[in-house]
Amino acid sequence: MDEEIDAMPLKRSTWTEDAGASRAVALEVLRNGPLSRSEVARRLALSPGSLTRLSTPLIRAGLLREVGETSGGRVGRPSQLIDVVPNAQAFAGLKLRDDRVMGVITDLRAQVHKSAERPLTSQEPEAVADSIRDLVDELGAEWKHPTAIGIGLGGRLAAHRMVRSAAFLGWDDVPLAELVEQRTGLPTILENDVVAFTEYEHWFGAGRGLSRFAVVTLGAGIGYGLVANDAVVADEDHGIGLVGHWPLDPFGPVCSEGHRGCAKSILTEGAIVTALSGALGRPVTYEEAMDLGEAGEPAARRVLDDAGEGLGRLLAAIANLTMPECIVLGGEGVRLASVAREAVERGIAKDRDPRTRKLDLVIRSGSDTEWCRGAAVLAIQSFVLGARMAA
Amino acid sequence: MDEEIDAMPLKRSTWTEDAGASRAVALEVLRNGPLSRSEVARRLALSPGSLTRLSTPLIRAGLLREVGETSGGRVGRPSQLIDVVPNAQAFAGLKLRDDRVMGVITDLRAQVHKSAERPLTSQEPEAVADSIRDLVDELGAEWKHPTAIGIGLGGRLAAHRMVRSAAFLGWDDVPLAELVEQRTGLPTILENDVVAFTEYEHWFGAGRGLSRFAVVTLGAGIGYGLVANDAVVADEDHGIGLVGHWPLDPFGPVCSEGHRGCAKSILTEGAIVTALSGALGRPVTYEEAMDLGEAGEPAARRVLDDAGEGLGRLLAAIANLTMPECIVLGGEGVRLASVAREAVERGIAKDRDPRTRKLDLVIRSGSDTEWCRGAAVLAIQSFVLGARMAA
DNA sequence: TAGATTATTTCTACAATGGAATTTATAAGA
DNA sequence: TCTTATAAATTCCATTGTAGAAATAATCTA
Repeated sequence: MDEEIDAMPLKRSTWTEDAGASRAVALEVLRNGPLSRSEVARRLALSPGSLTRLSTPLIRAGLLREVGETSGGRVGRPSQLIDVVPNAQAFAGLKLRDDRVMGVITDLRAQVHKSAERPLTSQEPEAVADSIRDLVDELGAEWKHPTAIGIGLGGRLAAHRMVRSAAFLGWDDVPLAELVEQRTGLPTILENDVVAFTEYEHWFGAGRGLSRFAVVTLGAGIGYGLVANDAVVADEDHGIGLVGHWPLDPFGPVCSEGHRGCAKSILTEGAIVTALSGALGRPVTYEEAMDLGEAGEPAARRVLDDAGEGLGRLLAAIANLTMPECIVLGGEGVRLASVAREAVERGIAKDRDPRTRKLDLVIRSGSDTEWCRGAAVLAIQSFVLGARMAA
Repeated sequence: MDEEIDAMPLKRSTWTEDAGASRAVALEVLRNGPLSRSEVARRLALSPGSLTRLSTPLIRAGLLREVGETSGGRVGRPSQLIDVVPNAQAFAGLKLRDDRVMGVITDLRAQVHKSAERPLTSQEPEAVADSIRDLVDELGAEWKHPTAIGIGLGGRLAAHRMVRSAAFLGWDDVPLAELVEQRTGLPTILENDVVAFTEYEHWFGAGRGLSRFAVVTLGAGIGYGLVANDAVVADEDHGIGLVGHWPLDPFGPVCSEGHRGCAKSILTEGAIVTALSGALGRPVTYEEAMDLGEAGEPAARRVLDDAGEGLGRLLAAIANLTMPECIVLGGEGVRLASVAREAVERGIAKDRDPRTRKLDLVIRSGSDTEWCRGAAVLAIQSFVLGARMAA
């Protein structure tokens, strides 16, 4: 029972003490930007009187504030917009890789204020937790000390606290959240990196206000996330390659596990680099492959168009089975989707009934901070929703 | 504005007049069988006192009743089980085909009490509505007159009232619900047949209590339904062949729309009959094909195993993208899944990561009344949920 | 400037809830 | 058989959250 490490006392705070209508008002304003009281009342099916009663204490507590009024145009008294005070709290969002940990510090709306990273000198859990503490300290000193920490990583997790398995670190059953909490004294939430990215899009990104959308990330592997009926769909299988070996091209190359033309053998950075390096007879980087493709170099064009079409077929499959209102594309390798946009559309058309609604694609920048921002959203959610995350 | 037909006055009644906690209690008991008051209190997070307050009027109104007590074994006062009075109301569920309309009359739990069918002498909307009225009258006379009518059909619908398009009847924009309401005086709900089947499984079948599951139906076409986060996922694209042309076998036969080895060209009754008739040099029926396969006839075995493997790959795709806790297989052609069960499992294994949870399959009988029961659930839902269906 | 329109606040009556105390019905053990 | 422990269900009351009406505020329009 006695701790080896001098664990810092864990600081837990909650946003609203009330978990009922008061929190619902605060959440609605947090997620849907500045809103008038009457608009919030409409959305939550509350009376105008109730809205005054609920919003006043939130404003007095410094959680919300009035930020001006609607630019008229309509008859009647203009409405006062209320909004959260985003800088009241800071959150740390980290992404763990095999060789480094990257992090950002954000406000309550997951806007990034600073970012930084540290190399990992060792993959030992304790050493990694030390690096995380140092990174969080650095980020906190640069802007504001965070209220909570979210950590995203590619792997399977248990109860937001335990790394069940993470092949890229060689980890099994590592209590990472606890290690970090001991060192920082801050509540820490773990989540699969793709799920975290999906939560960002859900709360503050392209999926805001949508009841259904999907996320696909490109990079070293293929990631997949789903929101349906206004909540993320995830189970313990998340973090296993659910779509990594998706069959796309019966005549494609063979992947490491013997699948011919699976997503991994066509869409990943490694697959594209390998294919183009082989074709050109010299090693090329991923960025170089993209540049060549954009410039119209024939071999690159062919490799990227094949990949793009494969991506399109994967997107069509997702659209057919989950009926999303939108698909968000992200990840370090997402440039493929822009460079081979036409091939992507061609691939979608191949497997999708022409009578269906056109598929709405949103392409993100692919920067590393997007992963971190996703992790920060987890921290934000654990703070504003209180114990509901505990499961 | 004046009606040609002497429309019967529409009888609308609701289950509980209260839409709040009182209805939640009634719904919980309806969907989850006999429950003790304390169990309901736990599930709905209500105090025991509230449960007494809420259940007493429901019992006095004849909606619920006490049905005995739990067989002890535990210390303490035994709990009184309360249950709905299922025979208090009857519902008609119909399935519309190109040549006939089939129907059942059920109780509040979608238990079938009688079934019947009528041939369609004409596909004119008015004539079809007449046949529906006659069938509902017949069913009502045989057991109890229904409170509401649910109609399932393969097509795209609008607002549960209008057939937007149904190719098998050559219909576009037919106000079928209105036509039936004019003739019967009963509230009428339309729904896509696969969605209706999915709702049955969701409320009273294998999906009861699950937050995620999928449904696949086999027959003249391939149907697909999805429940995620405890609600059916459906949009206006439902009723279009979302999975009908799913690519399964790059070396398979070509379907009517030029796809090689798509689901339609491999899994449908027509595809199997065609493939086996060709192989044997004589016409065979679907049932005959199944019998031959079961008996081990080599050509039939091969055709069915190929189809079974294709089905397995489709199921793997669904499982990978929607992470269901269970997949329900139904439809007239569902016998394929039993006869070629091993091939199905083989197909699943091909496209699914071996580390994932084993996929739980539920195989339904494939009888016609299953479609009708699904439609009845729509009627039940519209009754017990009140106006919430109106959307 | 008066009237229309919409937002917000104030005030009050009402309804729903939790919680504590009580009653009821069983099993387990003396 | 009697007592005790346990759990279900009921009763009752204090509290709270809510709607609803009326009042007030701030704009546009005629």
